[in-house]
Amino acid sequence: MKDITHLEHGQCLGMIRPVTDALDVLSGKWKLPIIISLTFGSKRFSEMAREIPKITDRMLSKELRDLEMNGLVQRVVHDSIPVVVEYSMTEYAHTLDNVIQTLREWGINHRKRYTEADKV
Amino acid sequence: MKDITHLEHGQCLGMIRPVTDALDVLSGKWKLPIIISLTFGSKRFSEMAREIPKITDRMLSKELRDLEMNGLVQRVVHDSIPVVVEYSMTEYAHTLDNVIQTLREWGINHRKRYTEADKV
DNA sequence: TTTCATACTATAGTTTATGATAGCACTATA
DNA sequence: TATAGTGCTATCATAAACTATAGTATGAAA
Repeated sequence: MKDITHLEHGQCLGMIRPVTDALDVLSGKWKLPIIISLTFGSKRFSEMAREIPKITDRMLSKELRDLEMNGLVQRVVHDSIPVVVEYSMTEYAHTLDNVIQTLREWGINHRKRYTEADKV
Repeated sequence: MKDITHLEHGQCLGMIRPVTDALDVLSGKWKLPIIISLTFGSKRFSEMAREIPKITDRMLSKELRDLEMNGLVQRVVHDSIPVVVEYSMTEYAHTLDNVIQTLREWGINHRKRYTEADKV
């Protein structure tokens, strides 16, 4: 016996899961800012700490580890003195380019919408 | 005196802000699941509560209010007995279609990547 | 009169995310 | 010997997000 409600429900779950999978990797206050800052080239820890407003060492360290585990960030230690650690986006991270681009466009639009609404 | 570091920094901030603007609207455990469930048609409160796994009444209520304030969800009260409240996506919410689509594609890919990695 | 369905809301508590502050190990330079 | 720069980590505190449980109001039906 076919029950459209259940079919639709399954379909709905099938859409939700990948989206939440994606958000799990990207969520939180800092992950996308970190990735975006690396789209402009590889950086050292202290450079990023300076460049990303208000981030603490603790969060930067933690999130970089997360991103590394998800294959989005590469960490290279140069045994210079003092030791320099270079972070960069992986090739895989560039599969996020579309995601970031659409989010960015939507964000710009949304802000415009509400700024214009204020004027009315 | 031109300082490339500062230019790049500004550029970087200019990318970050719209993305975080977007994520502010969409973040949290429930907002996208709610929107996605409404892409399959308008729903009543209790229908959504049943359809979205594990959501509590409190969160559903709260998030629907948030989404309504952001112009993404429309709420219509039918004065039948008992009272029925119908929720639906606004036209504006459909500007999220691309965002959801790219997130979804990325999520599917990411899961595939890690499932395949397990096999190796 | 009790129960059921509608759509919520209130209160309290737990869990997770983030912040503030400090300190470590290394070595060069003053 | 003291200080400074590198890249962190540890501890504790706070804030934000979420959960659990119960209760509200309406009116119909049993």
